Amino acid sequence: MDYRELAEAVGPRTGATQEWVLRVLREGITSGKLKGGTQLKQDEVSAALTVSHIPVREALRQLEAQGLVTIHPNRGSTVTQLTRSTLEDMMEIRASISYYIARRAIPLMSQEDLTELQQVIEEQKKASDLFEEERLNYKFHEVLTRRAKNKVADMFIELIHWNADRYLRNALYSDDARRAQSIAEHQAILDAARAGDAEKASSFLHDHILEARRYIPEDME
Amino acid sequence: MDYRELAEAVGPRTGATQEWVLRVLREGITSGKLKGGTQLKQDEVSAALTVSHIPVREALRQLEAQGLVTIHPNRGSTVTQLTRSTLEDMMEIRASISYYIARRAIPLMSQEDLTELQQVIEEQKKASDLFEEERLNYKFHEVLTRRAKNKVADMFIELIHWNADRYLRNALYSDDARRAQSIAEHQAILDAARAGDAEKASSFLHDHILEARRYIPEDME
DNA sequence: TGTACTGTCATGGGATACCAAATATATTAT
DNA sequence: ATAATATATTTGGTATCCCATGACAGTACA
Repeated sequence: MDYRELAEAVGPRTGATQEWVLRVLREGITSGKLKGGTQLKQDEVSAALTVSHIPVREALRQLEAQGLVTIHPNRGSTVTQLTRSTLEDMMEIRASISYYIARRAIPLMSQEDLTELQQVIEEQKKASDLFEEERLNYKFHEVLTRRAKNKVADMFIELIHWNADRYLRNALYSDDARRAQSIAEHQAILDAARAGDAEKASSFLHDHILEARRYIPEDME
Repeated sequence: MDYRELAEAVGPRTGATQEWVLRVLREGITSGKLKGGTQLKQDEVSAALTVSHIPVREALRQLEAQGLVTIHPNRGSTVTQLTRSTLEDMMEIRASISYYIARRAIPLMSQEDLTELQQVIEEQKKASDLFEEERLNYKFHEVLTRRAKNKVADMFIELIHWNADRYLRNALYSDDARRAQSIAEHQAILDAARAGDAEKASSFLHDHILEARRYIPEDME
């Protein structure tokens, strides 16, 4: 793998070196360019990025704490390979957290929030690119739960986003029927929120997220 | 702070140095011996533990990823000082996750599980030490959600345990009335589980966890 | 034929020494 | 008194060396 290519996508090295290495590797992993199981040799990475092995090790340790990298003691690091079971676990937790956060946020939503949600849906109908769709999907959930102002929830959702979505992108957004269904579900959630039925909207959101479990790639361990 | 004292409590240095340093610092933080806001100077730690600054830095980065340490770029690390608001956020997420996990686990519980839960409650009635009570409380929740077999949930719950409980220990377990109430709530949860009402038991558990919000120390920022 | 031992090699893990950058504090000049 | 400047402290990073570990290949031996 050409780490320099990844580095360019992330941008110039600014601030702490370790932070930069972290961003480069995380970008590589979450984008899918570094696939699960890929060996991440310290010397290779440090040579390609022209840094010493120290900040590389620190970045790897942090990525391990975030689940993105698995460190086998004395045998090096690999990009974490999720199992189907773990992926299912993640979707259930994501659904649970999102439900509760939406349950709190929706009663606090303004008219502008609702309008913004509708705009996101309209953009989704026109989206063409895989990553653009994912971004809009994430945006929808962000607006929906914004008013809850729960930083811990945001962190957990972000963690799951980093870990899980690289496995789901293709399955979720490449099939037109699935795309249409997903947008329809978003619309149903928004309609319920508009009607002031926070319980119904949150419940829809919960089920909507759990739907993803049915689209986990077949060829997973 | 005497880091050597902490090190002895953790045990001898086995395996990777970095891993050992991590355990020492985490033990110090979660136990409350290293209080929020305490400066963790790299040289001090490495000198006290007779290791170089390399594994110390790695341990600090991991602790940062877990929320226990806050790194101020170029200005060092401190033990994370939670705000009241963040602590409340954590309890809500803990309640949400526990609810869903219990909802799944309870229908799968065996007779032995239920007996074990009752035993934990009986032990709680006799517990005298602060840490013993906390351990039993954690044990109760562990048995209750064990059958759900959701590793991601376990990790998140453990993360919150590490971050939040050092602030709650005194408030939750030092007051006798509060203790009795907590045990009674555990009994109510178990009774509902025994009666086969997973929904009721999970709902009780949810509210039981949220109760902790009322016992957050007054003197928090 | 198969098993156990041995040596080599790639890689990770860690120590040491040194330097650069950033921040806080003290000092000096006006 | 205040702005500018020096100084000390600490972190962040590099280079280099060395040891430990696990994988693997080959070899001896039963």
